[in-house]
Amino acid sequence: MQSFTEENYLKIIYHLAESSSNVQTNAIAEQMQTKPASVTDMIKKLAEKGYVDYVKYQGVTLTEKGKNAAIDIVRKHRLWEVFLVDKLNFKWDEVHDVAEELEHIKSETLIERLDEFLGFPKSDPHGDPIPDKNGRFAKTHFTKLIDLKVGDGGTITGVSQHSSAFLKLLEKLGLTLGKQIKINDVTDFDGSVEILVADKQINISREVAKHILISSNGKN
Amino acid sequence: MQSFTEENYLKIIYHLAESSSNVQTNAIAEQMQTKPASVTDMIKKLAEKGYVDYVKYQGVTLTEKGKNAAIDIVRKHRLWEVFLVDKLNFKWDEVHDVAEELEHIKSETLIERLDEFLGFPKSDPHGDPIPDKNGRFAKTHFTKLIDLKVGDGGTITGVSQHSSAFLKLLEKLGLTLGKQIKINDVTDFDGSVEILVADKQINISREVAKHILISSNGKN
DNA sequence: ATTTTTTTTTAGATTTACCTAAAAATAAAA
DNA sequence: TTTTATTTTTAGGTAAATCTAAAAAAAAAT
Ligand SMILES: [Mn+2]
Ligand SMILES: [Mn+2]
Ligand SMILES: [Mn+2]
Ligand SMILES: [Mn+2]
Repeated sequence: MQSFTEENYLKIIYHLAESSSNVQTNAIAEQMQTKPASVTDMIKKLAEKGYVDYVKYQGVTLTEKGKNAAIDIVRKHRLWEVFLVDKLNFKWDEVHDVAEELEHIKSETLIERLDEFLGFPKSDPHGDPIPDKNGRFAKTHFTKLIDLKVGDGGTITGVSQHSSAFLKLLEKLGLTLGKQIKINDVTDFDGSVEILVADKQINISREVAKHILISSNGKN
Repeated sequence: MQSFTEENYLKIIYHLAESSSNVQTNAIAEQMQTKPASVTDMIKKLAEKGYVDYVKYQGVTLTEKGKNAAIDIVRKHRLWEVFLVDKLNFKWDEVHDVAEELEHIKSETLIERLDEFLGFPKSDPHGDPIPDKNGRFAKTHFTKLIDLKVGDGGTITGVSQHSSAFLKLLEKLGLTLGKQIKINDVTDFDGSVEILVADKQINISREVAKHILISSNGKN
């Protein structure tokens, strides 16, 4: 059984590994809001316990054991987020910090019952997939809104930024999960995107467009 | 804000204070499953922070601040227990350990929403009262079953022992909350009690009878 | 191929919550 | 009122997770 802190490290390493197979000390430090020296200490411990493979100065990769442990925490995190939104009427921008604590509650039974209570949801309030009890989940490959061409359309199915500020903005713009959108134009000058959503035309910055994930239903 | 450990100490001191105004170091150590020396350390810290009044060798009493903090944790513990039983179909003997962890999740909003979601319950699965958001709750004064006389009757409204073994036994005997009982006889030899419950006559030991709380509806 | 910059690791401390063993205070028994 | 037993505290130490400052390695720039 892992400590709170170990679990947080594992989860962060898992997420970082999605973009770079070898996860760097500094990257972990930044995510954990701690110092690289502390990360080195913890990395050694995780390697000791068989959660990561570690070569000095070369960063870490999760072992099978480490990956399973990480996925288990991700599963808990996302299930709790669904609970907070579906049952306790939290907004999608309010759930992260609380789920960050709830994910560490240690009870197999609890999480299986919760899963059942929620109706075995497949994705969390941000569109991220929820691993099943065996750690399996569909690898979703969405397109970033920014990568669509003029005329393309699709459904908003995820976000790649979970900050409250960003999520609140999307809420205000009506860019929530499930909404249909269509690219009307891309502004030459600043690369901002004109999109059509719910029959209204709005303009969003490149920065925003980068973090909206679309399940594309092809060109039009 | 208090640490996990501080919260557990406060809660235990609060419960111990129900039977003896001055709570002893050894008593705390026993409940916390730790050593008296460790308790002395923690007591000093809690006194430092203003949660307890402490006189060397004389044990501790909770300050107003300490009492409020303790009641807040009790509230969370009991609300989570209700959630586990009412929503996730846990048995009353399965909830304690999980609630012991859940009670430390820090979010005012979470607990208010949970309270609402559960319909503002007044008591937990063991009959213990749930403080409202201001820390107020009805002081319940039940009679121990063991103190009833032959012919007396009443409703089971609580237990003063939360061990899984005890609760499972009650479940098996059909002695669950809300059940009507009546004292038919007290055995001279061993003090065991003959009671009538759901039209069946059963015999329970003194030890069991001591921990069942009855809201007496008077003599027969 | 050097120099400079960035990344990572070590060395040495600190804090929190523990522990054991021994001393001190209090309470109970003789 | 001594003596004995119990309770509580001190003294000194450990393990986990952190920190700062400085050294070492690797990567990038010149
Ligand atoms: Mn976390
Ligand atoms: Mn999420
Ligand atoms: Mn607890
Ligand atoms: Mn309870």
